[in-house]
Amino acid sequence: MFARDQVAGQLRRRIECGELTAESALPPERELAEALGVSRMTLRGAIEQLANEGLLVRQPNRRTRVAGDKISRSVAFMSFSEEMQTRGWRPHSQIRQMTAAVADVSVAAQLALEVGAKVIYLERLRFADDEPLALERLYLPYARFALLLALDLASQSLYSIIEQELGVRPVLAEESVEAVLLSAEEAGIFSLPVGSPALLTRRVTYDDQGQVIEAATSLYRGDRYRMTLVRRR
Amino acid sequence: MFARDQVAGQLRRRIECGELTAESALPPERELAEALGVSRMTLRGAIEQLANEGLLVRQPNRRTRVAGDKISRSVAFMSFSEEMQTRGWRPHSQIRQMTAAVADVSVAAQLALEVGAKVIYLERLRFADDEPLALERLYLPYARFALLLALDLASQSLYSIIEQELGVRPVLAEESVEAVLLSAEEAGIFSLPVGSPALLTRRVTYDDQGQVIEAATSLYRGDRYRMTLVRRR
DNA sequence: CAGTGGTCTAGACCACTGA
DNA sequence: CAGTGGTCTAGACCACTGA
Repeated sequence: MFARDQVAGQLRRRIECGELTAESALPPERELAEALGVSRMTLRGAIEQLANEGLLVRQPNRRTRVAGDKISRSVAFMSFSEEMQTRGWRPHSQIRQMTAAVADVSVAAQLALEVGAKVIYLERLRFADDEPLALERLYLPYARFALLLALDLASQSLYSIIEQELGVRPVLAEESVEAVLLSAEEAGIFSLPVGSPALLTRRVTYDDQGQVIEAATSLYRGDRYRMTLVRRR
Repeated sequence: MFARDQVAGQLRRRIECGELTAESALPPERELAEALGVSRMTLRGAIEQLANEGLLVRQPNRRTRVAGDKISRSVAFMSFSEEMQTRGWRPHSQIRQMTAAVADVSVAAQLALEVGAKVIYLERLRFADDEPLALERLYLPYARFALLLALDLASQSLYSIIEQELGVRPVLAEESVEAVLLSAEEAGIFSLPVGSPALLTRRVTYDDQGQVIEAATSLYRGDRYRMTLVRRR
């Protein structure tokens, strides 16, 4: 465990339990670093983490403050199940594959694991009102989520399962979106012509501790799906 | 100007001009820092910037490598010009059309105007380093933005113009993203094969008063552009 | 084993704010 | 003016990879 994460965790707890209240200022960095027994640079790393999470607000030449209650919902992030339900569609899933596997270089990098570490591989075809809408492939760290292999994921939301069973809550996702064409195999799965347009999203999801939960790609058919966002600045 | 940004800029240029080619490894951090005349920590700050931009790929105990060729992009909501500049690409525009026009049902609804109200129609081909990357079509209310018709939009950012000239600041955008195929005409504009994949975004942008600034669609070529987001909840 | 990126330290100077 | 966060330095040790 790194000092930076320990310090961030400590500050996070003191904010959540109300010891550091909303809008209150943190002590000066030099004082706080000494009190916590770390260098100022390390403390600043922890503060940056919490600022990125939206818990702290920094201003040059001013003390860093605890953020207000305003939820800065830059881009709301939902599970497939939640998204379909808000759109008024019935979601369900067909599990195409679910196995223990071994992380290659790319998966390991995304999950912050070592190459060769055990992972869970899950491939699901996701339906909206009985029409296949997306092909999802995801990897999770085996050590933390092994229990999923024994559960029924066809009807339940993955996120609600890991929250209920493990108390793990996804709070942040880094996502990229690009346009691609369906390969022959993918086209067959959707019963669409080869070369149909599709949205490919790649996502890495984190819990409130900054731990990676999953690395996932989702391939959405282009003729039925449109992603929507609200962006602020 | 900070040393970190200067170093990041230098590396960015060396990547762009091909001196550091795709998939090639950077020199060891200790060597590179000395060659650039900065401390290793400062160099690492620059490397982190470029990694966040998607230009570099880091792996523990391995040399940092130059990423593949897709332009990947950052968080919140930026103008095309801003986005390209943070990526280290020179943005410019070719104005294909700019006229006063009349709002049809769809445009009127998006701009919160009446059908038949006067609007400005602007069609721009947007370049990153002299390569056409996106075809943008946008509508603005004529009453508020008539002065744009007299200005040079080829080299300046639309957002910076309306902020400087009118004090209007875009702060929120509702956006949708879908995957489409290029039509014959569009493919010709990008010099790509007909049927190439593309990202089509539709955007309505608001100022801090909640007034609509623009309704826009942008067609990004799928082979060179990837949208990235950070989502929270 | 030497090489590598990841982390951390204990300082330093800077620009800016506000009394 | 003292206080503050932002940046930077020149080291250090660590865990890990691969020869």
